[in-house]
Amino acid sequence: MSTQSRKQREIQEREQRILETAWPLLIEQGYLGLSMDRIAETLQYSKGTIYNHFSCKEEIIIALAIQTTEKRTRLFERAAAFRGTSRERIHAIGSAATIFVQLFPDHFKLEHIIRSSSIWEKTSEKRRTIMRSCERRCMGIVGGIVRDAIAHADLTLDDGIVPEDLVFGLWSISVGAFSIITTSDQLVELGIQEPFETYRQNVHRLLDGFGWRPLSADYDSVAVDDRIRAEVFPEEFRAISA
Amino acid sequence: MSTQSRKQREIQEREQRILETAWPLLIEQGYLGLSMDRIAETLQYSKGTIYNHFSCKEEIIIALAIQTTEKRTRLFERAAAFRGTSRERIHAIGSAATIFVQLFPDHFKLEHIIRSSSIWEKTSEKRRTIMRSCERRCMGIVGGIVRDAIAHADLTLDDGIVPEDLVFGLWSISVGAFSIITTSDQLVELGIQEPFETYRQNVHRLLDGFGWRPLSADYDSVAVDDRIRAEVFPEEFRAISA
Amino acid sequence: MSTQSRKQREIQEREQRILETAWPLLIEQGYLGLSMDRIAETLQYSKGTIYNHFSCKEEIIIALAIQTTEKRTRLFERAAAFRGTSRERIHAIGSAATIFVQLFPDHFKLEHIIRSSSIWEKTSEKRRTIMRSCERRCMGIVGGIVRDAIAHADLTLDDGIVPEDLVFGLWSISVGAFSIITTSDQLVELGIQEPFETYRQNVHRLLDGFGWRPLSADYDSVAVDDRIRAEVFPEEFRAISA
Amino acid sequence: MSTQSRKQREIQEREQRILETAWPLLIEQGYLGLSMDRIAETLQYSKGTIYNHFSCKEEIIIALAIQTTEKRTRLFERAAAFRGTSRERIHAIGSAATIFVQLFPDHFKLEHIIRSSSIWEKTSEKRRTIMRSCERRCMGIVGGIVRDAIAHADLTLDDGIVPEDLVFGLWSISVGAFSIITTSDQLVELGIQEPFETYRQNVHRLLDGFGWRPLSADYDSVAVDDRIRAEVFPEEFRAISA
DNA sequence: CATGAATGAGCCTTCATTCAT
DNA sequence: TATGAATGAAGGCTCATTCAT
Repeated sequence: MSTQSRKQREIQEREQRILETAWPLLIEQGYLGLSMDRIAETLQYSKGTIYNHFSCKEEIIIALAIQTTEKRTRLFERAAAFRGTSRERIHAIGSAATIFVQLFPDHFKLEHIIRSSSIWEKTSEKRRTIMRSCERRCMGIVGGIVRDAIAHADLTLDDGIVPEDLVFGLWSISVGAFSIITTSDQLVELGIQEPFETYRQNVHRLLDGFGWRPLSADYDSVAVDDRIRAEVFPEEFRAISA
Repeated sequence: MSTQSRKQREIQEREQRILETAWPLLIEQGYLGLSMDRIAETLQYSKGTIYNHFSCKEEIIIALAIQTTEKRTRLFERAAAFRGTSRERIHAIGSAATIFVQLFPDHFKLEHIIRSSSIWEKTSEKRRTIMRSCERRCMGIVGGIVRDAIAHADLTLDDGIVPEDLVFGLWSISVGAFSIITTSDQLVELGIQEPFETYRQNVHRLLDGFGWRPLSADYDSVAVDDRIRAEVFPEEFRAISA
Repeated sequence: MSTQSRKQREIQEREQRILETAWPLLIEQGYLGLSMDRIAETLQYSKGTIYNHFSCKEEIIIALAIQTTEKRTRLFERAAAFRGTSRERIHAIGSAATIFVQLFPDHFKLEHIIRSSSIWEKTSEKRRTIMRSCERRCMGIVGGIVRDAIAHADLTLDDGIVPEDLVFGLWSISVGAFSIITTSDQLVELGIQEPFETYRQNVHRLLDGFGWRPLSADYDSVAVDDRIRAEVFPEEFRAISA
Repeated sequence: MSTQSRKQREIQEREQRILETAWPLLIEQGYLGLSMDRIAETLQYSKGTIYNHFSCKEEIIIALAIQTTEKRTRLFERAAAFRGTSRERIHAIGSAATIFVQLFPDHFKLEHIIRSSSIWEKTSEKRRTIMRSCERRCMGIVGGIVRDAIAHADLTLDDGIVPEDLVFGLWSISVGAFSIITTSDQLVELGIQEPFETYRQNVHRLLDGFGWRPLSADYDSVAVDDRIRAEVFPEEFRAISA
């Protein structure tokens, strides 16, 4: 049995190596830039070996998307488990979203590739199911906190404003900032010295704007932020800082 | 002479059709997804004809980038010419940026493609020059308004905050929101019914946050916005609304 | 009529310019290296204009071959008209052959191209006829001198030796030497400082070897050579020396 | 292991077939006439298969050049090892050169193609090295015999005459004769019945002319020639005669 | 299972030739 | 007659995928 599991482990490890090799190819050159030849050559495996793990190129792509999506789900789960008020918990979700964007700034590009090429149809039902369940899980988590906040009267929404607008706001600012940061090569020329700090300020104004109590002026948002970092995502913050 | 100009016009039109055909291929499939074969097949022209217009694939890509970049430059120029306070003029620039993102949500993807593949080197000096001059022009316009605002004491910045942070903020929120809008297919499921409205609210909080007077509470920002729409970008708003 | 002839002259001149442009393309890159596009581009004519002169690529090639072949015929005719003994006249033919090789070292390459590609069949009957008649003329000239020599008893041949062996010898040495000179880039490394002089010596030994009287030892071959240069090919020698 | 070697052998054989197919295309049509498509079509292999053997067209060309150059080197080595006087050994080299020209009359055309197109730069360093070492080896062999001859006082050179002139003479006559033989289709009409015999006579006069003792009149050059044929190149002469 | 040779569709680009103006 | 846009057949090369060993 130890032989079995060793073998299993080796297979897992190789699979991981394949995905790690594929990632930059896909991100930098798009769908057609990912080449089985290049993966095989880089890893010094034969092409047949690659095909023993993934039956086609599209399976590799979807596997990559599953990896990041799963990571995001874990982050959201851990954030939602943070002990505190609903404001603090959505704050933690915001942090999770931020961390996710920072850890995987290219995830959105990957999602776009999947949607724009006709990849989805070529993938196995098994992997498609995993992907969908991850997405549903994330929605459920955020939805749960929102319901909690309303139940605790922390959040009263103006007419026409739904809780998800906040989520969208966080998400939107994060994606936008990081998209520009990764894309533009003239931020410094434009006069942006510390894009991350500007980004953080925007986030706080947005949270207040939705009136989710306590407002950032009424509680030590920085302290909470520090607590979240320290208690929920210590490793991730270390990784990001490095 | 009318014969001449008819032929010329036909050529221009076909060039435009080529670019219009190339655009989605490039955006959806990336650099390697843009194929001269597919363009020719789609337009029912021979490949040779395509090459009579563009000497290589890269020239098509740079021509696309020039088109949107020129459009942006025109929008910025018109916005900067808006008669009003510096707040109103930067507001107009914000509107221009917003319009640009809405009209060409994929422009940033295109810029990324140009930068990540080695396209730049294969293009003609002529087109490279056009591209560069457009970029310089945009920077100069925004820089000019910022200098005006500071000179008129409309803008006083906290320590460590530079005027360009505002530009970055506007830009960031715009790009992010539109990136999500174009990418995600589950916004409605997430509960975002009107993403554009949420996006607009964020923009206003950001402008106030930088303290560029008069604050939105102290002037009728909606009215100004309407004036900008009506006076500066009537056609564009019609196009976006459609 | 002067209008007519001016027009005619212009046409002739353009035809000549086309051929001059085609020559290096054909010699350096072979049949497929000769491109109507490049000719048109180089001369700033439209492709249609080129086709008004030559109905296809092959016609240009054959026209080039006709040009050099006609030049050779003229040289042979002038050599054969040299006043002197048969030895001196064949000497003059040798000089003509030498001059031809020096003036048109690439003629043989051109001939080879014509023979190896299926050019001949695509050319017009008119040009084919010109080509053939030139070749027959050359043969006739040399054959005539040989018959003269035998009639005058200047030449007595051993059994199995035919007069044409001499022609072949001259031709062979000339072609070989010039072929190496144009082809090899390591003659100096091989120790060959003055290939032309070595070549000339070989030629003289060959002529004596065939016993065509008077032998070079019995007459001032250098003086005759000088006379031929001065009286028959003054311009050509100037051109070669330059 | 026999499986291994069988596969290896098959690959070798196919490589050889590719080269054999490429040779006439290259010789008859030049650099641009050699087409991977045509090779693949002729051999009924897919284009990919050809590319598994040779990474580009240029590699095929250089491989062809290496093949003949290596053959020449072997011939020269065997000739230089002939037991006899320096005169006899250079005679053997002459025979080797002759044999080479007869076996590979198109080798010079190939060399010309390599030099006139920009092939050299696209080839692998490995093949370039092989090529260069072959050429150096040939030069060294001939240079060695020349030094021997001078050391043994078999060769005394007039002022201004260097030993290499002889080499050039042999080379020149060989190349020229064979060039004409392969190029011309009217040798018989010109009256040349046995071009090879004429060629041989010229060679002998040249050797004598340089005074390399013993002169051909003083030794039985025909017998030595026969000995070289029989002892050094029996197979080659059989092949040529066939 | 691992290997890597074979396949063939597809990509970018060139070019001889035609033809409407 | 001159022009030059349009055509489409190649050509060099890449790459996902298959399959015999």
